Amino acid sequence: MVRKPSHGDSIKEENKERKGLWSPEEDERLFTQITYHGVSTWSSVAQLAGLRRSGKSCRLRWMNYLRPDLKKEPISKREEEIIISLQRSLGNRWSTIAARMPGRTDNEIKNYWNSRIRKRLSAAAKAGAGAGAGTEPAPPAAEEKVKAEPTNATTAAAAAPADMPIPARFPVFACQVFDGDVAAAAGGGGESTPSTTSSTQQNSGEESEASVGDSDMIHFLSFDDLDYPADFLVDVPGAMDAWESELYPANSMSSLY
DNA sequence: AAGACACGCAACCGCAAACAA
DNA sequence: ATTGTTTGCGGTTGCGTGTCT
Repeated sequence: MVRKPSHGDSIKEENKERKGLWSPEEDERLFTQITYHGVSTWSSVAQLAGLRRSGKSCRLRWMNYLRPDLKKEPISKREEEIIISLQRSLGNRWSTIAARMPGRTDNEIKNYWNSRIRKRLSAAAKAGAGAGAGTEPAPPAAEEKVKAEPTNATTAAAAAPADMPIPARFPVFACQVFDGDVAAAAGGGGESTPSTTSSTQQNSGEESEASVGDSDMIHFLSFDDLDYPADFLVDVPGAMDAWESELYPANSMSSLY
């Protein structure tokens, strides 16, 4: 259900800032500008591209629509499970959730949640009222307004030279923790089923290992390789810090391009 | 056929954090 | 320390399209 663009529906004056839907010409200009010259500041992007748009609007358009790494297909069942799971543990921190879902935007996830999942879950909760077993997502544990730490994508983008095209969003990985304190901290409790967590990593498709602490070993797998229900997703901050520092040594962006 | 309604998506708004001058 | 600017985020709104009556 994509509405047809009614271009320039709110142009007030010829030299006033433009609002409303983006025309294909505007998209083309913005895409070309960013692809070939990168982003220094978004307001300069708007200027250099000859767009009568705010920098904010340009950023939004790029992030939500023009970025080449965005998935065009509808959100899958599997992705929906991941969204539900992450929302349960993170609350409405859509950008954090999106950072863990390659090719998906915070806006897309937020829309999907508001228009489908939330409705469905509350309907299910009503239908199953009394049956307990909270189908309705528990009030997010992270309900308190904790500002999300910068994601890999944002830190990487911030570190990138201005004339460099914005890197693709990093694919999501899940990891399986074997033994040690990390598994305990993750609530996995050292059972035979590895606990899983998620983070981001660039070189998708590869299975790899990263050491956490002295004795904990983590297997990193793409979500496609993961057979456990999304309910098992948990965060293991220490583990991911170790992984990220290994992947992205300071001042080195070479692995991202 | 036409109007009412529901739905989904794109984009805007306001706020706060980060940063620079 | 202060002020101004930019960026990023979550909430909300507007509107096109599909479905129902």
